Amino acid sequence: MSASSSGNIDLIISILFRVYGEIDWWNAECADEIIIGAVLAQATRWENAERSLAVLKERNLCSIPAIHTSDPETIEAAVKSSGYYRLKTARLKACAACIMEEFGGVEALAGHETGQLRKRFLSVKGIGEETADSILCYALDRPSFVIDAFTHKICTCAGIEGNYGGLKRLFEEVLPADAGTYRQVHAHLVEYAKGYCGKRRCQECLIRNLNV
DNA sequence: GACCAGGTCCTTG
DNA sequence: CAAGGACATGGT
Repeated sequence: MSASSSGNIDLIISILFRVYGEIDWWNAECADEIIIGAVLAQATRWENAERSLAVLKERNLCSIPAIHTSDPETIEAAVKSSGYYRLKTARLKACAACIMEEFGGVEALAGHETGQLRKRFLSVKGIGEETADSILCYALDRPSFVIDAFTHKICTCAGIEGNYGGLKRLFEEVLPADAGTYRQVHAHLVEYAKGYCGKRRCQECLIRNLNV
């Protein structure tokens, strides 16, 4: 996972950028919506999470304070479509409780250091590495690279093995520490994986299939 | 009808 | 630590 992996990653990133250019992804109206979406999207198709977000908005529940003060039953009814709705309601409320009670609101998160926030998010039951990094990178504009199922898939195709921390480190070593860059690269990986990548391991399939 | 989706937690070996 | 089950709805 050292020199040659970094080279592969570098190549993949530059190829994807050439193919897709700048793409805008995960547009949300506010940080709250991204935090909520990050939990709802766990192990679920994005379209299903999106439907729940629409319902939450309709009912004025799409904010961290609203999640915090609403009854579980109210949230559950609104997020059914994203699956695991009881579990996710508990996770949303645990997350909202942490933000509201320990920090005093989403805006107050800005005053804390990225590593400290990550550590605190990870200690909330239901927030794992991917959700924590999604919140940091997408909602709070912090340079914390997100590794998701798509990224794992692409890396496997490219012959790069590694656990969450290993892959995260790899991308962060190769890229400038900039949240916007991390989001762009992550978006490219997802875009490509959605369109092509299968289950089998396929060394250098990226390069061949992208007609470089 | 089977199988999988932008995970995480808990329990076992 | 690695592996396997639980959580649940919606699309192919």
